[in-house]
Formats: sequence, C-alpha cells, structure tokens
Amino acid sequence: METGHIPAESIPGSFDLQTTLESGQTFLWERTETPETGQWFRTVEKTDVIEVKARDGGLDWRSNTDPTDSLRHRLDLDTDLPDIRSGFPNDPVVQAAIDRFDGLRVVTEPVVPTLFSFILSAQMRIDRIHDLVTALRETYGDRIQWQDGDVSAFPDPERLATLSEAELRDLGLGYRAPYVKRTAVLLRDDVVSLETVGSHPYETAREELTEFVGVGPKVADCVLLFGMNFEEPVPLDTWIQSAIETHFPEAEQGSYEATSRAIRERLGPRPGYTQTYLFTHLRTDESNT
DNA sequence: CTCCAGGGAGCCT
DNA sequence: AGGCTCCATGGA
Repeated sequence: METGHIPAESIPGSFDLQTTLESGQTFLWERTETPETGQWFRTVEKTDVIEVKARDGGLDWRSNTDPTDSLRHRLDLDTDLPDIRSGFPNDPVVQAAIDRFDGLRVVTEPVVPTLFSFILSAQMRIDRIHDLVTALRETYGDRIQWQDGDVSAFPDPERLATLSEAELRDLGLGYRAPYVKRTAVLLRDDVVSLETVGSHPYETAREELTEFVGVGPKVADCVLLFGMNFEEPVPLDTWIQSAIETHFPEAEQGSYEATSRAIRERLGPRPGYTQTYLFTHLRTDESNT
C-alpha cells in the first residue's frame, strides 16, 4: 500500500470532501468512519482501490497505486473555485447556496458507472441510489483484494449484459431493471460510443445519450455534468424545477429543451456548477427558499 | 392510509 | 413535437 498527501497549497480555493462526495453527484464512494482513524472515503477504479481523507485543507490518500492524477481530475482539484463562484449570478438563493457550501466542487467520475447510477436515479432518493449502486457492485462486481478483506468494483457492461431482468429486479431496481440490461447491451455492442458522444457539442451529446434506454434529457445532463466534464448541463430535476418556479419563473418555457436553454442563460458562465450549488442547498434546506 | 423521490418509455394525437 | 399513463420500491 502506498500513502501520500495532496496539500491544500496545490488546490486553488477550498475543498469540502464530504459534501462533494455525498451531494448526489457520485454514488461510487463508501464512507468508513471510526473514532481511531476518522472519516475515510473509498472507491474502486478498475483494479485500483483509492481511499481519501480530508486533512489540513488537503487530502491524505492510501491506495495500491499513486492516485494523485486521478483524484485531481475526479474531484476537480485544479479548478480555481473562487473564480468559478465569483461568476455565479447575484441572486439571493444562489448566494445563500454559496454561503452554506464553501468547498463544494463538481466531480468528473468514471463515465460508465455514472451512466448506470443515473439510470437508477429515476424517482429515487439519493441514499437509495447509493444503496442500489452498492448492491450492484457487491453482487456482480469484480472483487479487488485490499487491506482488511476484498472490495468491489462496479460491474462492467459485459457483465451487466449477461444478467436477467429478474436478477436485477431482485436487487430492488424495480422498473429500472430492463433499462440497465438494455443499456449494458448497447454499450457492450458499441452501438453508442461514449467517446464519440464526448467529442460533440453539448446539445448534440445530450441528444445522443438519450439513445440509451432509461436515459432522457435529465439523466443525460447528469451524465454529461458529473461523468464527462461538460460545463453547460443544468439537470432539470424536481428540485431545480421547483427553484425555477420560485426564483426564475421567466425561465420556465414549457419544454425541457427550451427551459434548459433559458435557465442556462441565467446561471452564469458555469451553469452546471451553479446548478450543483443550488441543488445541494435546496435539497438540504427545510425552509426551502 | 397517502405522498414522494436527481424521470423515462410507450402510445396517443 | 407535445400530452398522457404507467412504472417498483421504500421512507415519511
């Protein structure tokens, strides 16, 4: 096992590890918390196990490989966060979100697990999405040997494509079970290439992602924002729709496509970042203003 | 009991 | 293109 540290001085602006990993952007990390060791987060990327812990504004890490480059990319540690936040619109609810969440960053997680995660996300609470992603990992993912017992990687499309709809329903996926299987087949057979999608402009890429089953415009936006490093997507989920009604009523245009363009214009140069702050704020604020 | 959760597919006009 | 209806599951 290797260990190391990513110092705060190398990160432009602050970083809140827990909020970033537990705000519904990614479902691929497990939190392990003990009084002796503190709060660690663990994920598996192919055959690499990566563990991180916040310390002194930076990150301690433990891994079976040097994860520094991967972490900097996944957790957006090279982005000048104060610069991003200063571009947010001068709107009361947006400013309230900024005040509450200091070091929230928008992740770029491995795209295939992100795609399946957000297919599962339809009409589900965030804790349950994480539970289902974990169930998929632990039931059908490859085991990677690690310190105190094995850990599980997210199963690849080839594996998921071999599963029956009934096997997926047994995990609690409900009506999303056939979506997962059919999308896995499309990926396995390379009917839709994620690499090609990623090379196209935002709206084209979103349209192409909806060729997967269980992927409409909202899920596609989440995949582009949290898995493919696009800056434009503003996923219009129930929370953001509600925020539009209350705070940006003129952006409501009837259709997803038109409303998406209108709200994007109102959220500054990095709409996806603004959206993530808004979503995290509204979802966790009881007064809901 | 009802209502809701980071929606989308299938089918209708 | 746009509007309906149905879809599993678990928690409040």
